[in-house]
Amino acid sequence: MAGTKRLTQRDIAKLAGVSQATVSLVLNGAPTALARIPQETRERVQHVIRTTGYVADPIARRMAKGLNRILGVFTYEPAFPSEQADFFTPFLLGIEEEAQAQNYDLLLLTGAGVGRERKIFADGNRLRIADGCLVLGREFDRAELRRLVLGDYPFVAIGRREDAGGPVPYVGGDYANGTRALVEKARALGHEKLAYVGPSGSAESIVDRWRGFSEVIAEGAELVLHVNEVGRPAGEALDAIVASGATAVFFVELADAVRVEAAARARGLSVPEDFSAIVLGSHVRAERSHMQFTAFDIPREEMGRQATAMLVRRIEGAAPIEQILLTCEPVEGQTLANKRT
Amino acid sequence: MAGTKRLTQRDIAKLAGVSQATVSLVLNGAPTALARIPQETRERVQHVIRTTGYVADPIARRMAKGLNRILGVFTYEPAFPSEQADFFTPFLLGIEEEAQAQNYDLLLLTGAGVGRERKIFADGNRLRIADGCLVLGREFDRAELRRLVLGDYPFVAIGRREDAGGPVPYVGGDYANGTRALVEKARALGHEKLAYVGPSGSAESIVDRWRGFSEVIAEGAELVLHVNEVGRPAGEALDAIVASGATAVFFVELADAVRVEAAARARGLSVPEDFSAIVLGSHVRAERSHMQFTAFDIPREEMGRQATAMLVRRIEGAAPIEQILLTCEPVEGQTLANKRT
DNA sequence: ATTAGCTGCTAATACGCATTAGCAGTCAAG
DNA sequence: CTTGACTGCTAATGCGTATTAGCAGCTAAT
Repeated sequence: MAGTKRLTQRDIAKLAGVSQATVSLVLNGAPTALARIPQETRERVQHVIRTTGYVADPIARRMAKGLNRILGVFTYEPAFPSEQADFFTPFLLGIEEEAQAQNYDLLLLTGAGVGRERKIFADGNRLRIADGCLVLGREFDRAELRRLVLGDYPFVAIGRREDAGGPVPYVGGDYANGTRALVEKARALGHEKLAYVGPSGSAESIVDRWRGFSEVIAEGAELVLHVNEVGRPAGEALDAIVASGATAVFFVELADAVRVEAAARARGLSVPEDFSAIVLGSHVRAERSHMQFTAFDIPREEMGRQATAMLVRRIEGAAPIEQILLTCEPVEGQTLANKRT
Repeated sequence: MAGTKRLTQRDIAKLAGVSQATVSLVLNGAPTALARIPQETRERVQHVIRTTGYVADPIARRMAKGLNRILGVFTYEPAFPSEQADFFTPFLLGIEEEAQAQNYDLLLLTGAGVGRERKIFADGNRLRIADGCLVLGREFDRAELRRLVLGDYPFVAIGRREDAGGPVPYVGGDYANGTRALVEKARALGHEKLAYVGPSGSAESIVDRWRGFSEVIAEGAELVLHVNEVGRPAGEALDAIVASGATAVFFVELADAVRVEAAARARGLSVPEDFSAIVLGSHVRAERSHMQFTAFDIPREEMGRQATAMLVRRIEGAAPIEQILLTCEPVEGQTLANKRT
């Protein structure tokens, strides 16, 4: 309620019979400065601080010093929508863990207002409260990214990003090689006629998967079908797959794989007996679908951790720009088998 | 990289040929003050602001004004550990939603350092960077809560809290009535010999469930068994239940219910044929267990939303202390049936 | 002609802290 | 006895903004 007004260093100083400056020095003076304050005085000040429960106002601190041990987290989509929770949660887990380890707090930037599209440089630009920020989301705004790159505000993207007026510091998953490894594995099992089901677009995650895939095609495998998206009744896509003679089908989206597999089963076909199905990525609640798809793992937690560590490096040491791609290990699953002979 | 140093109002002022104060007034002066600045000057200033892309430093703003549109979120346990993610996520969802609607950002307080127990008033006390805070967690520290109540820092607890040196503002779930409703429903189905499986303790959530339960007992139902916890092999608990002659068993923890049900099945008994099982609460991934337990719903998202709204009220209007209990609706489930005759 | 009131601004200050320059006192060396 | 070094502190300043008091110039009313 009413209570005492917020304590300041001046109050402490008065109580301890010293000056405000001394209080500040006791709290966080450089060793050289501290050396000049005798034990006895320090203890007196500390004692007052302890008994009053004083804590420095972080805002004023930041004002004076420029840093405040806060990391901003900007998500281009709300971080906790029911549907997306599973997408962001693992990243946040890793981020929180590392932030805590480094003794930083997290500022979740909620974006401006309701309904409106989220923008980093919205009018308030709250970003600067934090010492630096992590940016994540499926869809990046290129113009904003460019502005970030050109500015001097420390940030790290989660997920690989193409240059935008300069190299973008990021920690991403190595989708290209993750994909490549799975496709090669399929070839090793005898699959030569391959189908690819997934959107085309300029998003890096899409491009990378396709690059990994097409590299193997260039080495001799045969792309017999490329479907952009699976329609509502998955029947058409399935028809196309069957007609193409593909023996292994690669899906960018788990949902597509699920639908096609269901359609196949409904038609008396089975995976992987009749064709193999591989998902290019991992999904948190994949276990909910009754089938364990062969896929590659996206190390989301680790991405969060490393991105956070990188950001701290950039804030504290003005480290050079780094770009890290983490290996996406294959996930065995049950949907990739030998080609039927 | 290098780039321009951060712009300040002084820079804008210089460019527009006015004083810093004028810039500030143009940006957010009271209508009465604004009225005294002619259109022409305002436009000149606005123009410079727009072309330079200036944005006010939120930190300095807060320094001067005392508010920063940030809500702190303190969790007594890490918010995103794999095991707990499901506990906190729904709350955070609601919180984020309402925060965004009210145009506040969220500061997730990670607690100090690794391993150490989390404390609100840890030495850094970063809390005050936010205008107010939400406190959540299973286990509250009474001393800290007391200190919060006695202080003048706005906060709202999620989950009902007993007075601690004064009433605690909170938004909680009405576990007492949620429990009561389920117990009465069981009685209506003929169950008179009831068992209660759950910890005893002073935590409000535990107390409330027990209160709701014991109210019905006081009205004539019979408590034939009270188990504090289910041991590793759930057999003993099951033995006790069978021996007690209970026809309906109430569990505080879903995990206990799952184990007992499994043990029962292993022994040829089945739920709800041989005895009914009711869970006093809801669990996010309850759907993962193959059995849908009869339970009550904890409206976690709504709790998050309302707590956030309440906090904003307290920050902006110094509203009086409110205590809200949200109704916990029963969840039908498959584990409560007529008493076997 | 004096006053009152308005317009269009600016100077000055506060916010709470960190930091630097430097003051007054003591003590040892030269 | 002077100088220099060291001790134990403090005064003063800056960080970028919001806000208040008030100044100078003008007009209209008395």
